[in-house]
Amino acid sequence: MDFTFAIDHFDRFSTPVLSKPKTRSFVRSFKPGSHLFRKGDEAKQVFQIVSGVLRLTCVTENGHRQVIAFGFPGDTVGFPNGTTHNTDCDVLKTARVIPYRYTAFENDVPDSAAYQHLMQAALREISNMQNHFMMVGCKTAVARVASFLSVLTDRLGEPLGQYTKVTLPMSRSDIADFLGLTTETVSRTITQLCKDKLIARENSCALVILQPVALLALT
Amino acid sequence: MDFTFAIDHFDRFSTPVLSKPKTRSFVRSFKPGSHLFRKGDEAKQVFQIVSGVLRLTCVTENGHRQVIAFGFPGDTVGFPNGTTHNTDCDVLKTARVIPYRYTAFENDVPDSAAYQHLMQAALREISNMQNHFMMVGCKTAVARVASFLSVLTDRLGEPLGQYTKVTLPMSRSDIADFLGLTTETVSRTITQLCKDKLIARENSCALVILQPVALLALT
DNA sequence: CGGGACTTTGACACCTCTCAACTCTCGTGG
DNA sequence: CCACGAGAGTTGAGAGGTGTCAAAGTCCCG
Repeated sequence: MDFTFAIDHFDRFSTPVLSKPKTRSFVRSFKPGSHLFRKGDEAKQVFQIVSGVLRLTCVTENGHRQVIAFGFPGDTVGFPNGTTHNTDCDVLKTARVIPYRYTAFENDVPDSAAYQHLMQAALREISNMQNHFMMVGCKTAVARVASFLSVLTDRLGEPLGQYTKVTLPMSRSDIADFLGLTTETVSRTITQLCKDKLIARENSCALVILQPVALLALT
Repeated sequence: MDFTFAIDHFDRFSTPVLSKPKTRSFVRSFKPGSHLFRKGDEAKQVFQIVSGVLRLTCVTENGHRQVIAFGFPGDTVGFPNGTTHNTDCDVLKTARVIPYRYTAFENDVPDSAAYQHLMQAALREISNMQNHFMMVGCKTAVARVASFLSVLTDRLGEPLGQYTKVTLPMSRSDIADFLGLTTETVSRTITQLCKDKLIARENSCALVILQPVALLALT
């Protein structure tokens, strides 16, 4: 009944977020479309994202898909529910990740730094999800999309002149399933934001944030 | 920029979930309406809920309130974002909780069991939140309310003859802010479920689940 | 050039939000 | 003991927003 999943220590110790190991032996690369793990898989490791974008999804028996989270550089994904993963995790944009393996609890002294690292990653994950709730808690589509774009601006924004450019690594369908909307509504909302001059469309996946504060104010 | 919040060890060690300490000195009791912590408070401890119900809320600057989670017996709440809490936590139903205090990192050997306990609580929290996403990801009000009631049946249900009775510890407004709906829609939806004979109303806060499987199927 | 997947746009029905009135419960005070 | 008022919950009517279905447009790649 009470699962006894034990998190003992990392394989590697004291690896600060975004550090670059001298050797690349511990960094694995995944191409778009590939899976890091699937729902039901035994949870053996978590992944710290160095670069790229991941997607965590959950599908119910009746076919409804929910995008639980996107994984951006700096995030750590793969925290299990008990001994198995309860989401699928696949790659949207070629990702380099550092896997940290769980090992069975063996009564040896664990490494504090590794624990802290793992715990902090879990706390960040919780914090991200709370942020996600604030998005889907918004009752209008513009508010949800606006707050989503605001987050993406912070996480993926690249300077472009005086503005910030965001290249969306995910499809409209992904955004819709993340925000609890339909693809049509997401598309219409983005069009509306363009008409209002809050953002501009370079192409379907490249947006320029013209008025970040006004965008955030819609939330 | 990068917060260095350190979680070192619990004050108390090896307290399994739902264990009953010989002395009650470590169990604190909170009355309805009181706060365990508020947004912005320094995060010094997490709380394992022995009995009662808690509510975690987040209010934006524009006045919109989001209920992030409800805390039921067995849950642990209070995981911080960095060094401070990013939600308010108050009591809906008289709660007995076991506080676990964080202490600053001091290079001494941490207790593995305590770490595991804390980490497992965090993983449970993540799992609960993923569950929450499946609810609010539902596009119709009936689906959201139905899945919400299903969860409550599991967590708070009491047998009543051949059926299960659920006494809602939270207001309609809380449910609405949890599911991203309005109080009116929640009320109407519950009325609809009653008409469909899936549930029955004993009074405004006591429901009887007549057809749990049919209820879950609406999700 | 052509096919396929994704995105955008349009029209319409339905659902949910908004505003409002009413009911119910409960505690207070006459 | 009853009247009253406050707060929460329920119900109703109407407007607006979002889902659904359909079609056209765009982009990429063979």
